[in-house]
Amino acid sequence: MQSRSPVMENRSCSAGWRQSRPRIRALLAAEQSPGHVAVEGWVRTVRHGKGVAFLAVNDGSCLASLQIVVDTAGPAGRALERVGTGACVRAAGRLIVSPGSGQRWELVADELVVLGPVDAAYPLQKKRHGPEFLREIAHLRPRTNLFGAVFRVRSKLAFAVHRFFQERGFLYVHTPIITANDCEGAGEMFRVTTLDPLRPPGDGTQIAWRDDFFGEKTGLTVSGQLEGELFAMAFADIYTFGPTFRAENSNTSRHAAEFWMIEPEMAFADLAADCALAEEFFRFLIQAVLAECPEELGFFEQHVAPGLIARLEAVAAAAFARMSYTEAVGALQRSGREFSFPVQWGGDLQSEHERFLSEQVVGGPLFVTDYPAELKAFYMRLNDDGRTVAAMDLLVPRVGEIIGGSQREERLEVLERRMRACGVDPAGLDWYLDTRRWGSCPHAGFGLGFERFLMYVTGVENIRDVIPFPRTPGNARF
RNA sequence: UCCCCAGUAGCUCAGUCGGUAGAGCAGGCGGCUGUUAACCGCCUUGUCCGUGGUUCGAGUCCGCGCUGGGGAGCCA
Repeated sequence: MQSRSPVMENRSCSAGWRQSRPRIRALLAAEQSPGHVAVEGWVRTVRHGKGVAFLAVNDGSCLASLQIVVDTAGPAGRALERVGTGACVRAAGRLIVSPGSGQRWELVADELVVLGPVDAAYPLQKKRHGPEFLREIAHLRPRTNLFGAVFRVRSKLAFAVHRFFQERGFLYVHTPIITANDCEGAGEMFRVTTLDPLRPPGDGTQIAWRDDFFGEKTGLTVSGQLEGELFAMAFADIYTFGPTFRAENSNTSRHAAEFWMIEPEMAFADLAADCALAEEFFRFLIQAVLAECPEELGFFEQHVAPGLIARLEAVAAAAFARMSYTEAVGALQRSGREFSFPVQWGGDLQSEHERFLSEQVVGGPLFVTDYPAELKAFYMRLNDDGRTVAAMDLLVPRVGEIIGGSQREERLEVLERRMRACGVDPAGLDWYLDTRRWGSCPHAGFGLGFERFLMYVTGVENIRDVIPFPRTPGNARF
């Protein structure tokens, strides 16, 4: 074995970023042996013998680990005593067809370097851990099978989101993270300020926000929709994909204070077109994950959600159901089912109602459209009946509401009337109203919660387990 | 924020009627083996979430608090 200088030791980082470091995913998929290779990764398990030891090394490129075979008496054997579960190692040797069963390829090491040792306190073991425990060590959980699979799927799907819209000519727009709109009714905002909380300017009873950094009260965005609409009325088809913040004190498995939302907006589109886009988008993403992440889905199928793959394939093949709010209320009333909350026209659909509709009545994704105007936000277009708006929610089994959208009210007078009815001061949104004043057009859009989609597609039941470092009430660690 | 449940070794969990704490895994040592969450033997490990109370005696019963989970509301 050749000796290496310290510079050579790190050559994969400094000169030619991957020349000496094939990913384990590529090695395991090799048709023919590439011969002598070096891999770097983290040890999942060690099986010691007298003459030979086996390391399972994972580099995050795929679910499977590469088996490293080490002759305990050979040159690589000296490092073995420092190798435990969790250690970071580099191993070099020949990639050969494994004589053992359980893997096609294995690496017979002639060199083994412990880059980062571990001690007995390393919390991850080769046995299964519960998700609650792993959440407490969110800095280490990406090294597990489950979270490795989740975050590879997350990455693939994030890219697929862009591919979907870019292929269809949508413009990607970065709407502001810091904003002064707090009147969208979407949720409580986090305050953004540089004022000293102990000595704020003002007369002692009111804070003088004009002395704050932006000269007015600002917060983190709860939605990029209003700005997205402005861009749709210039670029026709646009989308946003970015972080969104809600300061709601929500303690559930499907709410986070910081999450990623995708918000397309289309000019010259009505509610039917909006639903059609949502359905095509949803199906595109499911087909993408089926095609690109089969190993990960297999893992979720086996360890997280039996039946997942068949469910996804069915959803990818079938048309989504559509039902107006009025029809949904009728279906619930006819069901004869006892609900803890009564069903009546004009009332909000409760979680139990939504779940019953998507899980029992339809057995899959379901658009509910045309809700009573009093239940929805001011910007949703008033229908001709005068009492419903062109809104839609996409409900899916287990997760619930995953998309919320609407055709927007493009008529200036109607919009102003709706704003006043909803208690929103039109003066604060003069720039938004300007688009209705000059060159207004019919348009529609929706918001998809990216994490909720990940929950649906992975079967993971808690939103905290599909975000790298979740932010929820009382928790901003890491 | 509301309702319900839980908190015991590094992890997963058992602990009877209130009587002074255990198993598997992990870790250590030894053995064996081209192993596959290897296996076999031996060994180590405790603020029983915190706090106050009831009791001769509390992991166990009661109050309060903290943390986590499930559900509800809000919503994506």
